[in-house]
Amino acid sequence: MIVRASQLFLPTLRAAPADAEAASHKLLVRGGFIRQVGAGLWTYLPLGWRVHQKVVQIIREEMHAIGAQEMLGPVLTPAELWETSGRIEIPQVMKLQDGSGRRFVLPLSHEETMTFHARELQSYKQLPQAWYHFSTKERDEPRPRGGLLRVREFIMKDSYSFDRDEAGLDVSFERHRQAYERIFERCGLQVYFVEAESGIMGGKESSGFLAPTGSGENELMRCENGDYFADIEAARGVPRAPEFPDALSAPEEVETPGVATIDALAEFLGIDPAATSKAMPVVTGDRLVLALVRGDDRLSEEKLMTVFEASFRPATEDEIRETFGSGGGSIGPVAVDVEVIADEALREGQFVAGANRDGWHLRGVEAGRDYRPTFADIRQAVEGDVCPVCGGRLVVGAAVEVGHIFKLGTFFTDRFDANYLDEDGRERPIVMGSYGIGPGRTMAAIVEQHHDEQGIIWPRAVAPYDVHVVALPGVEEHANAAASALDEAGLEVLVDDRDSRAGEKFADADLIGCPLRATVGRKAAEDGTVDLRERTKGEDKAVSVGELGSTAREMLG
RNA sequence: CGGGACGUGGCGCAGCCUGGUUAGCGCGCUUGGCUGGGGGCCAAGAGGUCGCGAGUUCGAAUCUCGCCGUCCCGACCA
Repeated sequence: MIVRASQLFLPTLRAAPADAEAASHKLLVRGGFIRQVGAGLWTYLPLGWRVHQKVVQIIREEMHAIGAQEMLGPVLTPAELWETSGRIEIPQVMKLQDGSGRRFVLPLSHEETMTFHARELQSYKQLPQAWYHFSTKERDEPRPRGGLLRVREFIMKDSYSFDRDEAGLDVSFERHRQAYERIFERCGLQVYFVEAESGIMGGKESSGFLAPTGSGENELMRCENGDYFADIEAARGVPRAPEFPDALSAPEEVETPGVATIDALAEFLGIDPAATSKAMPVVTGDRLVLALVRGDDRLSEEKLMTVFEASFRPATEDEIRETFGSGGGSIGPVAVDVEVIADEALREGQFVAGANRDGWHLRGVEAGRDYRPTFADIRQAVEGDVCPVCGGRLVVGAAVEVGHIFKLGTFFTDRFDANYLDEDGRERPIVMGSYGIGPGRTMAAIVEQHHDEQGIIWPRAVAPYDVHVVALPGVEEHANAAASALDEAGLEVLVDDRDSRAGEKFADADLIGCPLRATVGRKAAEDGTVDLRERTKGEDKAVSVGELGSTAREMLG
């Protein structure tokens, strides 16, 4: 296949958009791959769509390889489906009405639609099933950013598995995990499979594929020794040990006038902030719960939501006073009738805590002896924590979530009455998993990982073309001959036959980032050779037109 | 949703504070010429309801109010 740049809509730009931050945003716009239509709304131009479709095809092949069946659901769905699942309450859901007032939802994923169809699965003999589609998703993102990294509309490959039980789900889940690993591998994308926090929806297990990048929405926590990876929201870092003062046989009140913050408290008492505790009263449902973390830690809202399997809000000043008898800066877990969830870091040792008396604290407070908490990991991990696997140091870096897979269990099938009959004629709920991957985001992540100062360096599997032929003026016939030779060797060829200067063409070729460049110039007319160069290398290799096809194929590997 | 900024030919910007002829500049584009292996040069052109709507004024890109849009920080995030 040969495509001529003179006839292509390929608007390259010399300068990146002023507001672009991320490398992928700048380069994809400059290279003429994508253009913005509105906030978080993008058009894929011809080159960008080619790349997108290559990623799509890789995904399709790997889905096929695990026996998943491709289909296609609608982008307009009745609001009733979303009322059944309850997800209509999610703020990001896009809602609209038709001319006669019927209410619809533009799906952010298709669990409802697919579960709706799963009601036609009636017997254990029909299970397991795995269905998938590529379809447009809409999300009312409060703040799109970073080009394709975070958008309001995008194409997602989402698949759904339907099994008779948890054991079957485990198998489907593992198949998808492996398929995803192969997909990213084929795309040349480095990813880590990490635990993610499932949050409000209370899925049993939720895992993400994070691609480490220069900029991204997520934070990847990893051990310097390379044996632990996690999304920071779910990371189980071990905090450093505090320097405790001498232990006390019972808590002792100490007057702390005007001390409202942990730093002020630690300084006033002359102790390590890590030897204090921080009390955060929250309300979930109709319960008031005291969440307790170490003074130098931050509460992880996601982890706490997972503990509650529900969202929560901070308690109001009135609720605090009613329960604790003192203001927000002086409350603690001792001698008060309240449910306490304490972070694991508070299990051992004695800490300073609020005395539930304005202007006073308690020192020597010990969990188990002075109050009876439920322990849970509810602290936000931070860089410098100790690796839970090997004891090494944990570091944090930006990452893009390119895939997310869930064990949903019967969350949706219960609500939709999607049941089947087992061998004994008993009705059971279908057990479900869902698996999402964003080709556009994957494409952006590839650019984040594969570029230099000049432009993109596409891995061959996703490159818009295999070879970029730079045709210099006056040698049109030679350029055509070279392009034909490459085409006949089965390669995809982009010929820059525009009437531009050499420098401009080279700069565009570097920017666009095809893996091979063939320069056809004066030498072609003189001795019949073309200069081949890999995008990753700075050297030309003179090749005769006769050997062009085979040499190019070799260099592409 | 809270805070901040911006909106002027296709792109990037100046002009606005201190209202006043035909609203400028760079890139790109068109035509002609010189060039021709890393964004070259000369000349002549085309292209703008100054985001939208009200208002103030003899007069508004410029001042006031409202709306819309976009971006940044935060909150949020199946």
